Amino acid sequence: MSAASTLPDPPAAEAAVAAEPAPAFSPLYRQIKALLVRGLQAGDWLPGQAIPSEIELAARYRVSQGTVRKAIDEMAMENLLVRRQGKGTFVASHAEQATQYRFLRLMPDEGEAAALQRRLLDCRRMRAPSQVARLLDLKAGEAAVQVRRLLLTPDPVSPRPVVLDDLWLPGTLFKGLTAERLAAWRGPLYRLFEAEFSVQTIRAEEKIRAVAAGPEEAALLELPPGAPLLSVERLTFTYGDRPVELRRGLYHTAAHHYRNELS
Amino acid sequence: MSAASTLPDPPAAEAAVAAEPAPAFSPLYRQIKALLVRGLQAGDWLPGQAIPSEIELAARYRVSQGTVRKAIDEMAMENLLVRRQGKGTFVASHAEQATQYRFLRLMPDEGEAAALQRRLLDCRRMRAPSQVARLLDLKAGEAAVQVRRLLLTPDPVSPRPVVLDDLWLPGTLFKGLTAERLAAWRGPLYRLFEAEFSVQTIRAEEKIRAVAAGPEEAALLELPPGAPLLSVERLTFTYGDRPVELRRGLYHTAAHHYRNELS
DNA sequence: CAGTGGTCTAGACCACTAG
DNA sequence: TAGTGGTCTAGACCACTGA
Repeated sequence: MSAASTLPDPPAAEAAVAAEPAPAFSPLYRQIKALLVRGLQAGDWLPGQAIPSEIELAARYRVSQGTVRKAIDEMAMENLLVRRQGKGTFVASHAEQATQYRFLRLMPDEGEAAALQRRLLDCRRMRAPSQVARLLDLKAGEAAVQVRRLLLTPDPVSPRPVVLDDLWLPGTLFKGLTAERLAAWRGPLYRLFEAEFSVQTIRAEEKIRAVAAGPEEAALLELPPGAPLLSVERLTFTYGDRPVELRRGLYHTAAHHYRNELS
Repeated sequence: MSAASTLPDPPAAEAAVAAEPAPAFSPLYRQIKALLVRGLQAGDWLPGQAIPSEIELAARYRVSQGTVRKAIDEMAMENLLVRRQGKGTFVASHAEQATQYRFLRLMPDEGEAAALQRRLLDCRRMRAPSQVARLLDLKAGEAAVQVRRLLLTPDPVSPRPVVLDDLWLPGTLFKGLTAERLAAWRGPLYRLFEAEFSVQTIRAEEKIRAVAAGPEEAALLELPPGAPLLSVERLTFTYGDRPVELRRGLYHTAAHHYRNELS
């Protein structure tokens, strides 16, 4: 099969996926990749489940195993799939016990990263403010869920607040989300998203700045007003670069820091 | 050739590179990669120069082109090499005009990222303080170079300071670095490192927090004391994970933010 | 045009997992 | 032992660059 030929099985697959100005030439393995991504979006295989073996995919798409392998390699690198030698290739999941934090990069200055306590402060449905609607790709006035919560150091005697999170979620995606359900949930929020609402988080963009604590924020974080806080505004995306969460965290960084790796 | 066999050409190559607890089985392409990394460290090919073609490397190491390819693929992914179809594979360089900023993630809230003005405040040689020495892997009391400088918005009428940088550099690596030489340099510091001192920066680790501006810092940044600032402590590494720079930046984030991508 | 990296194939064998 | 992903090979052809 020539490299420039398109796949016979599902027609017009390439055109449907292409969006950039000039792909012009799409290698076979990228077409395979696009098909697999569509399968993930469509829910053909759920998080934690195995996708078909390389050999089977090769037969299904009428390409060599090496071509399928290259498609899967790229997806594994993007954390969409996880390869396990001898077992198979699995849809990446963050609903497992191992994954404690998905995107939180906060580390204690001393010692190991310990799990933080969660305290729900608020959860209400409302119409999305215009700025929130714009970032979450909602229509003006569409429903949204607002959540406010605290993360605290696990000290059993006097837990100290470290993070104040404000979240905005699209109402249509998170239909049955109520304060009761949230309060009952034990575990990371992103695990709730995946397990209860089938919302898989793929990547996120953050804008970080230093701000002075306002009176309300200071009270909640048990700090004097004006104390310097790390403001982390995060936009989280699912398959196809669709935004599914807007979160603004205020981090108290006296005994913690935000860790980042650059290359 | 079996996958478990070692390379014939430079003997004991694998053992010399291995450092982790139990590699136990090193695929051929990783051995090739290790050899190439050693070549980079040794300066066999300088930044911007081309390394030998895949075919030549395959012949030299007596492996197939595909095996060399996989080694180079990994190194390209780690930004050690850059592939250019039709031309060759080149040692990654940050001394080119295109690369404006190496690790600075600061973006203006509105508009495009414009080049910032640089203003040198201080540059002196001294014995490294113990904490600096520890982070830079220096012996106690070893020579170090301290640099302090400002970055300012390019506004020609009234440039406003945005970043206050404090750097510590190992004295042995930066032998001829003086205030005069620094003041005369036009361009990013990391480009100076590479062009004048053959120090290639590969990756960096950052610890980020929010702090209140001290009196001296506030004056330099033209802010009221106590203003919230982003403190970015950066350790920069060269080949072989050797630290070559400790930098503490204070960012004024009223009209700028630190941009980060998570996945 | 020759030389480079990029894609694709077919087949062999190795390493790992689980029944 | 069968089935999975992981490595390696040899060879063909494509896409891009520059002389």
